[in-house]
Amino acid sequence: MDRRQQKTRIAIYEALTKLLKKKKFEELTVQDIIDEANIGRSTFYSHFETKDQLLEEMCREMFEHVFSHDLTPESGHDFSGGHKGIADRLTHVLYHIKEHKENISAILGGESEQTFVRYFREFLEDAFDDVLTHMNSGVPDDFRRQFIIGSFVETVKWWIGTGLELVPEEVVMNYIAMLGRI
Amino acid sequence: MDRRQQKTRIAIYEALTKLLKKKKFEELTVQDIIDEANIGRSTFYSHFETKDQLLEEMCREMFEHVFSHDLTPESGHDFSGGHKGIADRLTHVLYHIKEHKENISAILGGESEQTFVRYFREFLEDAFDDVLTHMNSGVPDDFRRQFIIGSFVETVKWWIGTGLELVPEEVVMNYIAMLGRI
DNA sequence: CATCTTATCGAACACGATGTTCGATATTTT
DNA sequence: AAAATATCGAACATCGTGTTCGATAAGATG
Repeated sequence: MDRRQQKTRIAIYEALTKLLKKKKFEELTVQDIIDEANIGRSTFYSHFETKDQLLEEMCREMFEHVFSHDLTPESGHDFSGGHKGIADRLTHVLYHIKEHKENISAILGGESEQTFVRYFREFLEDAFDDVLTHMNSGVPDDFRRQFIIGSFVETVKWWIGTGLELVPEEVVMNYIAMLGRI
Repeated sequence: MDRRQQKTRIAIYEALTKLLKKKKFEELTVQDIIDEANIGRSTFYSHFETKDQLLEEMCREMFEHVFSHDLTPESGHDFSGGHKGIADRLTHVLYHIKEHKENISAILGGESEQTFVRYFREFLEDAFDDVLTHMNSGVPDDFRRQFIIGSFVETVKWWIGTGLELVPEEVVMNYIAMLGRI
């Protein structure tokens, strides 16, 4: 990839990240972004078709960076009771979030949240597919999936809302405490 | 209120409800709405400042209609264990939703969901304030609130997603089954 | 280094949606 | 019947979007 392309792409991402700290995504104009990024109008449009596609791609790339590594169920873990293994992996996810606090909490907060949350759910469904299936608890399968994931997303939103005060372990403990059992 | 005002207001609401079945809210234009409602452009703007305000008010009015009655904790109920009273009241809420299935599922589904969900949460926080406070379960108060309400909203979204197949009692049973205990 | 390639620039443009204005008309209230 | 007010609708200004294109600059290639 041409260096110039990399440069502008980074400039756009950084501009958006910076602007998201002041304004909601929907309130931003393309003009705002290209001014902040200090690039030409047509350049922006040669990289992204629309403003929404920009957010979309930024979220996607962030998820790739943040969660690309080692989130498949690690071998040799305790899945017998289901408890310990899941807790560990959830904790792991939260640590990744904490590391990328800046980018993520910039996106969250507006309604751009939607896009982020969509990717987050997708990721969780994949990453925890194994523990979500094969697990009879007397409720419909799809409901259990949606409930467990939805309430975890809710937990993370709460955590971020508090400014990530608690350590991930505590957060997961709270989550599991509310869920009762997984 | 002048009859003419009532008429146009209803026409607008009905137009929006009808259009929401085909398109997402964000994809609708004011022109679409006033065409469907068969009113003049300036008339629309004499009723609502923006399209968003229309959605806002429609949600508000719907909530007033749907949940205005008898959702305060009824006297003489069993709140000792906490279980039965809450389950009954949640069931009650779901019945109200089912009655207004048409309007609500029209709003849900797009991103207009946001607005609806906001009102729904607000309502739940008020209606269940008593059971949400004074309830020590070893997790932070605000977390417990957000978790219980958030996961109930999630449950309702799932329910609506299935086309309201289950009866409210079953839905609440599932919800409580997942929560373990309240 | 010379040349080819490609990205950026930026002004200009067409387009679509928004929200306002105002005089004419129709309906309701009193 | 008269006064008040809501609707109509065309016209308008404004703003954001996304496109186009020739000129310029920067990078890739040999």
